[in-house]
Amino acid sequence: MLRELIKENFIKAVLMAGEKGELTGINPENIEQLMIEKPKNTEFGDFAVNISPLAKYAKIPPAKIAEIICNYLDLKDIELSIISGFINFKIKKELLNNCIKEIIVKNNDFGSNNIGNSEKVLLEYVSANPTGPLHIGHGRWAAVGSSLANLLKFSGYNVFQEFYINDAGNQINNLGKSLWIRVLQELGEAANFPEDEKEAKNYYPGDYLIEIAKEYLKNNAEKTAKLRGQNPDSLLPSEEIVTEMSTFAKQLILEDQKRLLSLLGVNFDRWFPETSLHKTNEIKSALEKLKNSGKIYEKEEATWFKSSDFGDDQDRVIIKHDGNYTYLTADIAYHYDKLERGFERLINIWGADHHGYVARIKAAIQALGKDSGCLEVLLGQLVNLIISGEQVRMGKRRKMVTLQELVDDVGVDGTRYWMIMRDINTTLDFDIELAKSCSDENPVYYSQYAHARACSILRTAVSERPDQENKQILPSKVTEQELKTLFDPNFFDIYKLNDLWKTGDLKELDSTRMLILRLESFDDILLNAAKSRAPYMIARYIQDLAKDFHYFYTFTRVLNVNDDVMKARLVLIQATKQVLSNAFKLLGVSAPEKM
RNA sequence: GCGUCUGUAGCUCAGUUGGAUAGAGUAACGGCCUCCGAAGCCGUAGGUCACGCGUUCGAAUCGCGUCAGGCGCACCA
Repeated sequence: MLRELIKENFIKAVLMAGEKGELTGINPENIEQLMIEKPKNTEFGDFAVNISPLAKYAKIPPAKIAEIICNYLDLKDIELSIISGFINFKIKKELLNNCIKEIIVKNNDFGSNNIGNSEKVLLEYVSANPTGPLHIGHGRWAAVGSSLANLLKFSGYNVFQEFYINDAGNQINNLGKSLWIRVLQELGEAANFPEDEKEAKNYYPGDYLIEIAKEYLKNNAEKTAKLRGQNPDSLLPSEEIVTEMSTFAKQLILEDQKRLLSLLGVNFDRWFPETSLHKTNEIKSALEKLKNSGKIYEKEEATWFKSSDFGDDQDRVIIKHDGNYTYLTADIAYHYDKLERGFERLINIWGADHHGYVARIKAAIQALGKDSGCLEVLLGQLVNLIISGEQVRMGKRRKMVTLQELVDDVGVDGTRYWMIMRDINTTLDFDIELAKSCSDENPVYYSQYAHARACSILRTAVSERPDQENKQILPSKVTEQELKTLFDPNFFDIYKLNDLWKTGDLKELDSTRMLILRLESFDDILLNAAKSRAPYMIARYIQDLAKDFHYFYTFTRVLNVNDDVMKARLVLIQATKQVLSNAFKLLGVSAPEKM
């Protein structure tokens, strides 16, 4: 909030100086580029603006410009100083107190903003195939996606979360064929997956289908026998069998995915099956629209979309020579459907392996007469699994670690935090032993510990305590009621916070200032994170805040000081707890009271 | 070959969109608990920001090129 405050005032001051003719040649765009930064050396101040870039517009020395601007700045409770081309801002204690007050008053809403302005956003993520259990890569998109949804909601967007179920196409047939083999195996027959490598690619040999086969046979023994009788070749099952098998398998797999995501705190507003697009003729009508655009042509017994007219590097087939649609065709219809439903912005989180797809979907949106700028695709790099210090290659059809196994090992909090804490533009090295370790090498615990510690102090403040020397029970430092009143916005007395500064101890003053300035910057961090669609910034902030709090804790006693100082510091503890809790909530990670 | 992401301390990563002496965590070394949680804190050490050229008052950040790695480049999904 302080950064915004300073920025607004700064711009106003420059414009006023311009009007008075004291500063010429500077227009608003020049100032917009100026950043309110944090000085590396805190001696200078808490915030700073570099004036040098303005010199080339104003054609007078930076020091002179700074002086002029300072004369027009109207900032209460902020000290100004000019040092080598910088205007430095030092926040006075009255304003710091006010920051604490704002946190207490805004409570669960502290940090929120309204850059979204109620824009209707459809956020699509995970969208895994229902052909097998979710793996670790899906976990990254699940965690990042749901946390981004929280962040965007907190920033005033109207967010709708959707999971697109790829439940059509060859892969589903392959799933059916694979389950059939597992069913036959369960019946004691010599059925097996093909040896030939090329053929084997059309099957899912994972163990999970064994369980599903058992489940199927529980209720369908007779039906199986009948189907078996008509189809002697286990590798060439009838269409009826494939449909029966795939329908059963995909339903169970989907249920399992839903259960796991829900366990992870990932909740979709809608699960959108690809098959529904086929059933409702939506693909056909989207194709009609495309045809009207004149960007469709026939070649080599197939139908093509001239996507190269819209920036794609080549044209794409949308109806194959056998009359079936490609995956792209359904996806075009899906995105058209999203827009038809009135969403103004579409955000997709895709794995980097799909990046070739972005241009085609954007091309299609344009051909359908919409603005392709409404589609933002966040391409995330993949997850490398590190086991015993070695990279393990992940692959759909080879042995891999499932998301379920990871969650069993690392827990929900650990999984989410680790998946979120890195920029999605970088490949994530997930060291499974490190994340499992629950040790101090694990950043999750470091930050949660700060929250637990804050809670502990508040708990201790209202607890009776034994006195070692006199073997007596001493009363609590404050009563529950007093504490409640202390934090109640309606009774909040900002002047009591002046006691925060009644100390001659430099470490106490320093750690208190640092902590408040960090708390205060939360909304600024969130603004940036939301604009950049980057939840990892929140994880980073939490670690910084935890660091400042631990530092504060080490140098500043809260409970063993006089009552007024103690109460002022308890308010600061409460504010810290509040901000940590708000931040954790956005990540979907718990903020434990005890650990 | 083309597209794209990445390259910063031994390791894992930040770097506020071009600014003051490049920062955290972890690992290494040395310190700090009669007192609110030591799952913590302080200090020391650790760097050719992959490399080269350019843009300007100023570059880890922007442009071009080179090198290395990841991921794509289907009438698969």
